[in-house]
Amino acid sequence: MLSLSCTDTWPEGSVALEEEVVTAAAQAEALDESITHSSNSCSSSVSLDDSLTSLQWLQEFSIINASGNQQLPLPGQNQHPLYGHQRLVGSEAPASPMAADPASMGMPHTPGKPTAAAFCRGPTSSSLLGLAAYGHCPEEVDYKTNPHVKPPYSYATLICMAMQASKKTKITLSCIYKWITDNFCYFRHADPTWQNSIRHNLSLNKCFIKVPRQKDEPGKGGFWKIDPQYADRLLSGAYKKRRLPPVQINPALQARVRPGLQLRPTASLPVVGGQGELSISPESQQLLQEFEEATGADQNWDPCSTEGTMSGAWGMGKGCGYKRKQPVPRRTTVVKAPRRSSSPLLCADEQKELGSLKGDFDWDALLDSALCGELSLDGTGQLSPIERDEDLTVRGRHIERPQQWSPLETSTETASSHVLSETQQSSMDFDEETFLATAFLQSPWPEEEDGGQDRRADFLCNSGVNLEQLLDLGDSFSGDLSSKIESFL
DNA sequence: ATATGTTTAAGCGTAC
DNA sequence: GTACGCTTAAACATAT
Repeated sequence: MLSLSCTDTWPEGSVALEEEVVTAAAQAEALDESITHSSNSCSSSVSLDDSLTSLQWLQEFSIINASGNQQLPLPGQNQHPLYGHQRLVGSEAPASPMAADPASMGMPHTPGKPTAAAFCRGPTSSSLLGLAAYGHCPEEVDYKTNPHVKPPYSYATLICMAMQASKKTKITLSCIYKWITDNFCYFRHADPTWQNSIRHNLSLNKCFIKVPRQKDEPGKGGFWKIDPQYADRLLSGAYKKRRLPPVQINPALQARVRPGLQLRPTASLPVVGGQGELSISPESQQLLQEFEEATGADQNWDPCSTEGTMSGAWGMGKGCGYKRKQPVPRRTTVVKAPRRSSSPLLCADEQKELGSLKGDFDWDALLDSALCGELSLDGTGQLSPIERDEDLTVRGRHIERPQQWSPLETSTETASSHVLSETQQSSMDFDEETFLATAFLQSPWPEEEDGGQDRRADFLCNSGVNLEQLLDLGDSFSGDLSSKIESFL
């Protein structure tokens, strides 16, 4: 078993925040009565939570809900579609991965090497069409507890997920390991060679930058972060999606998979703990289809696509390519020159420095407004609630989105420091997906240590909502919200 | 010894 | 067919 320790520090969720989430959840439910929600969102048990089936998670990607910070996943809460839509409330801590690990409860611990693993389309909504396309994906794959199915994410994606979940600008290798093993049961039992692949990815993938440890910093190895240079490049459209091969079930494991798995007439999504199956109403499916069509997702959309979109946000992924295979000369060492950037992945010092630019902006007021659905401008420039339909419009349909943002962008990036280039503008299609695909990339970090300090900033840093987004939101409504907000700065 | 990091090599699938 | 993206394996070096 891995012996991992995080030498980095992590923010910490708090009970208070969790309570806020409950409130926000109730508000979210009130948003859409047409979509059935679990009326028991406060239940500590894993509910089937129709909120997911009803694509509430999709709604949560919307600007308005994103602005309603508490609705977004917080440390200690599993709302990542990867794990279903579990909503933890009160003081209940997220279930221990190991506690929920079937493989830890009598199942064999030898699922084999990653290579032999089964692939399945990810449980994101967009995977639904993938399900339909391939038609042989298990009805529910809970990667957090299912030790047999290899997550359909590339290692680079996993690394990025870990980085995203860490809420830090840099992350240690051991923390990447830990996050992966904590969140993907498969890797807890797989041959540890996957760690080699992780390291290989970090070293070879141009998107990852090594941040050497300070001389006086104890611990092994350095830190890793994402190279914003490639984020920019990707945002300019230099990325491509790639299909995953059809679902492959490891023959060695196939027998252990519940027999009789069938795709239900209504697509299903995994639920944390695998305690239930989620069905999507025809209405929601229609909505989903519209969404996926609008975002370019099609039957080939899969987590790899998500990956591609994440590339845009985080500067990783397939579009980035590896630091490798230059035809000549054979040995080409990529020098990772340290660079100053306005990256979302700023180092602590950089963030601190930029943080001073934040001024006395009233985050609480703004966020409260956002939570109440007020961050919208009507034709007169007055704040007004955003209609639900607007939340789900993409490319002119249903989702209003910021012009340019990355889920990793920090609140410490000032709007003034963010100039939207034309190429970036032209990458809106991509960015939309980036936004949608990464907004749910949240996961608890058991070793978070930040004590919940600067929770607002954390939220703005990590939930996919930041000042820029808010400003851009204002822009997207042709109002003058930007100036209104900037006036606070 | 172990963890971390780099590099090379090969194979496979996909996109062009 | 070729280039690319990704994975896996392995060797090796360095740091703790």
